[in-house]
Amino acid sequence: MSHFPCAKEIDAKEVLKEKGLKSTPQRLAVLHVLHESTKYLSINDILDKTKELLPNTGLATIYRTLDVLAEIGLITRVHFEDGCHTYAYSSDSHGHHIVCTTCNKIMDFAECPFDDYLENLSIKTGFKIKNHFLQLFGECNECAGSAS
Amino acid sequence: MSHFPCAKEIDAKEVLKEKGLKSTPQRLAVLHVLHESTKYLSINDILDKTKELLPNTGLATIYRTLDVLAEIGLITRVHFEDGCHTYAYSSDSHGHHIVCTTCNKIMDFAECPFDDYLENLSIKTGFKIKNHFLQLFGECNECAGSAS
DNA sequence: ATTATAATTGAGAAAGTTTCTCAATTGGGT
DNA sequence: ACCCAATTGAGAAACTTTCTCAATTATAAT
Ligand SMILES: [Zn+2]
Ligand SMILES: [Zn+2]
Ligand SMILES: [Zn+2]
Ligand SMILES: [Zn+2]
Repeated sequence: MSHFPCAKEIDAKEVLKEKGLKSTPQRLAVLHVLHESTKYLSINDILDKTKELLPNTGLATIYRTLDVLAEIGLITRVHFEDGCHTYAYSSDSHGHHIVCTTCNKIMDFAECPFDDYLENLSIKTGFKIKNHFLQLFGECNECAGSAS
Repeated sequence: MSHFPCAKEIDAKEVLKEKGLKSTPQRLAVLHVLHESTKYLSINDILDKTKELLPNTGLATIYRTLDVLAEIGLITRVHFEDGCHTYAYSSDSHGHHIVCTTCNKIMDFAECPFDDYLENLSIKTGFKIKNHFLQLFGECNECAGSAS
């Protein structure tokens, strides 16, 4: 468990302040938990890890906090093909995720392949594309290496 | 309500047979409902529309059927940024979806922009990328036109 | 066409997940 | 230090998904 709060959480205080939201220990702790983790965390995982920092944290607060943090762009919702709905830290506001289906590791990557592509698709489909959601699934180098 | 069963549902019978699964009226009806709809349908929407064809259909059957149809690639799970977990018809086994955030229309498109891109990212991240999940959100031409 | 068999279904119970309510607490401005 | 609106914890309520099991049914073999 690294230093708490770290630089990222200090940034978060600024963002929360800008939005007129309070920097509560719960919000910083949840953010810290997600920031520290490179793996998929279920809601209960997040609750448990948050409780290690703040033992009285309630489940409703986790839900509310995840909503708030996603709203202001500090985290991004992660969907899984099956059994979705959790969050992972997002180092960039335009962050996509790549997920290891063996060990559940998550890596986020900021570069986005769509800048040209979307223009064309927009013309073809008639949709004015405003947002996109991309996730890659695969096997990380550790898992690929250790596999028989 | 178009002709039922249509060509797609007849194809589906073949696919089900190949996999050793029965072509039940429920499975064909759910597929028909999704095939016919261009919009996001909630589980209950799917149940309601299926009941118009087969009044006794149970909710558990909807869940089971959606799993089966997704498993064999006839439909694709659709995630929404908020409140996810439903399905839409997929005309191609490698189908991505584009969703109108105003009217909930869904259009699927088979072309995929990743063929070159993934090779590079694979090298950079060390992930062996096996699958990807992409959805675009925007506004369809009708909605964009009627907006004030 | 009849029969046999395993797969599938409907109904409701059970389990699991998310949201709501409200009194108590607390962060942050003054 | 004080105030007040925002936030929280706890549990209830609402909602969603899965499970169970007896009854039904699609398919293949006769
Ligand atoms: Zn992108
Ligand atoms: Zn989802
Ligand atoms: Zn794709
Ligand atoms: Zn592709």
